[in-house]
Amino acid sequence: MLDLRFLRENPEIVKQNIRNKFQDSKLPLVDEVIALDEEKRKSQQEADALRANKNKVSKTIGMYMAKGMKAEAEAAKKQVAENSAALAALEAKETELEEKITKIMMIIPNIIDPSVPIGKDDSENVEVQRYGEPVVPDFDIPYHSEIMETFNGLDLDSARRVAGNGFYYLMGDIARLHSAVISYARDFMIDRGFTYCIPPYMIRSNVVTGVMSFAEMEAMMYKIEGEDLYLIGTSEHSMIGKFIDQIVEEKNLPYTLTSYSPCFRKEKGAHGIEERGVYRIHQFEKQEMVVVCKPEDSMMWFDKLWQNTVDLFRSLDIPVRTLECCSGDLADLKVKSVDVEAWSPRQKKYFEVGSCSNLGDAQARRLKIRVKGTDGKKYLAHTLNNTVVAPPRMLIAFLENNLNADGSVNVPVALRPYMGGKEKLIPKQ
RNA sequence: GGAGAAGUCGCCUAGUUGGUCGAGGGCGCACGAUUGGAAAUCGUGUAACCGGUAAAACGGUUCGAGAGUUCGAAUCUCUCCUUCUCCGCCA
Repeated sequence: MLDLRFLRENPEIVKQNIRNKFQDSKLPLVDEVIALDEEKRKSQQEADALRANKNKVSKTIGMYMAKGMKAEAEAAKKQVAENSAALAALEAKETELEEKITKIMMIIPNIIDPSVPIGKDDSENVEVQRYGEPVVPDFDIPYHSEIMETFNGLDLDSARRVAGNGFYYLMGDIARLHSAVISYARDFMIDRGFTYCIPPYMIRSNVVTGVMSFAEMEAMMYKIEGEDLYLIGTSEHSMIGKFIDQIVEEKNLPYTLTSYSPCFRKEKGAHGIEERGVYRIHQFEKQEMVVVCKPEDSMMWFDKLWQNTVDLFRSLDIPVRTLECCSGDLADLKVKSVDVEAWSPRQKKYFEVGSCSNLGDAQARRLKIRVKGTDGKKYLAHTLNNTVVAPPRMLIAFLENNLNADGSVNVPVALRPYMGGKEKLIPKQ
């Protein structure tokens, strides 16, 4: 969400930004919102004047009553009553205009960083970095669910009976691997100075509407029946929600948090053939990082954040690349974003395992996350978030890249302490 | 889940027969005076948001949130949220 004042003063910048994102149909919204804003300010001024008058006259009524001047008091009451209809009309107009304005402001995209490559869609995303050899071994790599099954590690049939499609039982070594990855990722981030958090897994509706758009909410969030509660789709929801309406002290910045939570998603919409198994599911677990910082520091943190994910995958012997979202593929709220992709030797391509975003002050403006500077001045914080790991999807990359010809799976050194010291997992069948 | 009490400006607190209360006092904080420096003392200032202005002045909104009664609500009514105490129930 942009600052309305900024838009008012820089309509051309906002329009060019819309063009850069290939959303030309939104161009008329800029002038529309400027006109609405002018109208709103005008009616606010009128209404304020009426309210000021009402307040003044009401006070004189008190004085008259105290002195027992009944007739004068009644006359003043009549005077207020005369204005009340006009005031009510203006107030209705004010709220209506305000609603229209916010609705549009929610749709107008955030100004992208100058460094973001211009492009129409994800086909024009730009690779910024690549680590590790994308090896294709000389034996066939089975589909990830089949690899898991050789360890008796996955039971989708029972999951379907118990909860339906999109759920899973992880068993034995695979389940242990899942927990090991999460624990390792947690400690990895703690070692890098992040504060470990376990947030609420359910949040109220006002937090939901604060952290996401209505469309996102419909497509993602599970509602608890009979309660004003939703299951979180990512710990970002409760972690950012933590700061809603807060004024934080500048000396406490930056907040560098790493949170664990299960994530619940409806995943409404079409699923492709590559999304069988545990790639796209209704429930998964995620170690996340969230940063709330000063505006001037957000780009520095952005680079650090995605680098953390790259380093973690590297430490598990998984080749990765970083792909920058071009202007057209960048979500409206984001200033800049990269996807971290892991190598799939089976598909012979990279696939998304994490996404790192700098929201600038857009999220903070929506949620009123402010910083009180050491000079007493207040300003909006910048917010960022990034995936550390999200198994079981992450396990796909892990299993494919550490698989041996004999079906065994190497346990990278870093993970061994979390796997009872095992160097290798041996298939059960 | 049941019963009771309460939620005021960073913190503590005054304010309930509705009327100069957006709000008094204390602490804290900031600045200034005093001091060789500090403590203590004294003085001044100290909520957020919107509009307005070159900047001010000024106007509006907000006393947990929302709605209502009223010319007027921190004060009355309703709903919700939160906290505390007691009981119940659990991990």
